Amino acid sequence: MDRRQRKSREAIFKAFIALLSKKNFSKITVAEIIEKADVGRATFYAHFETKDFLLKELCKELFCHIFDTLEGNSKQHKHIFECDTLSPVILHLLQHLQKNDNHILELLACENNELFLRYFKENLLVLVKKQRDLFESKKPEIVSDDFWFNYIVGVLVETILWWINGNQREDAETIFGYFLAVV
Amino acid sequence: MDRRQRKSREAIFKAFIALLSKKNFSKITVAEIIEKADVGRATFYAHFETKDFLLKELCKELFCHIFDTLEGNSKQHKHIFECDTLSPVILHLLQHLQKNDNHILELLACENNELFLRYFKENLLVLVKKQRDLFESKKPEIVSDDFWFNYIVGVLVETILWWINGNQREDAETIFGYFLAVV
DNA sequence: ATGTTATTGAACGCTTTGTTCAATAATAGT
DNA sequence: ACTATTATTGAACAAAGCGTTCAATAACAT
Repeated sequence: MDRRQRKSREAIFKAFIALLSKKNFSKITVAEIIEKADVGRATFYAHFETKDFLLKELCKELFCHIFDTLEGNSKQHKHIFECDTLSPVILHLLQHLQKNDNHILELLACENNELFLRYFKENLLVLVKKQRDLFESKKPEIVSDDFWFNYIVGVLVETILWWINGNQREDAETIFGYFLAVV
Repeated sequence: MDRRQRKSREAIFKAFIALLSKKNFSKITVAEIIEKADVGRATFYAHFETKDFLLKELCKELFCHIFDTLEGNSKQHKHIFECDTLSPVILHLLQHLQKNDNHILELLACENNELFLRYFKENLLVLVKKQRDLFESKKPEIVSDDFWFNYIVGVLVETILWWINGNQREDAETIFGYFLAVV
């Protein structure tokens, strides 16, 4: 990809993230974004059809990265791939978040978090379903599989949100302990 | 309140709800609302400062009603007030939802649900904290009170969302059973 | 060095917003 | 029934934001 394209694209993303953590998505104007990113108006529209598409691209970028590494498609995290239990994967996810890769934390904590939670949950559900055997033992008999997986994901996300909104006084291991304690 | 005011206000709310269940909040224009409500533009702005305020007022209206009745401030639901356990209150909440009072279900299921979930959770948290004793017995020792209450509310909301999005094939009692099974 | 591709900024038409105002209609109090 | 009050209306308005266009310029690849 052309260096100019990369630069523009990154500048726009960066400006967008900065704005998202400060104000509501619907209040952010294209004018603000391009001013902060220091690119021309036409450039913005050359990269992204609309503001909504920018958001979708950002989501893809953020979550593809984090879930790819979690599933071991990255060289840095090969060891996770070798794990045969879900728990270490989740713990690693929490540790990732603690390091605040890609500003994903700010985005999950800010008032726009619904925008990202949807993607986050979708990806988590896939992750959990891949490892379904691990949680099935704890499943109460009366609830359906579908309900059970949604429950797991729901608790995980709620746990993470509680953690973030409390300014992360606890470390990833503690939070992981909380998660296990309730599930 | 002036009958004219009431009529206009209701017409606007009704039109707004209908639109919300069909398209995203951000895509709804004031022009659409007043056309559907069949009121003048100036009337709309006489009632609501902006579209955002309309949304807030709607939330208030919806949740004040449902939580007031749940806490027994309404004559129809005096019996709930007499309950000394949280469980019946939650079961009643679910039954309320099943009857789909105030279109609250459509709104919790539609793509705008984040707008309502926030209020819903806030109110639920108050409800749960009022009855804190009932759940404290099941609380694992290592987790904090604050985390625990958030967990309860989170599970309840996730359960309800799962229920709604599956088109409510199950009845309120079954769902309540699911909730108890996992908590 | 040359052809290709991205950026730029200004200008444009269009939609939406929120306000204003005077005319009209509905309401409440007496 | 009369009157004063209050709500509704529709049209018109400025301001802001959107998304597009275009020709000039700069950066890139080979």
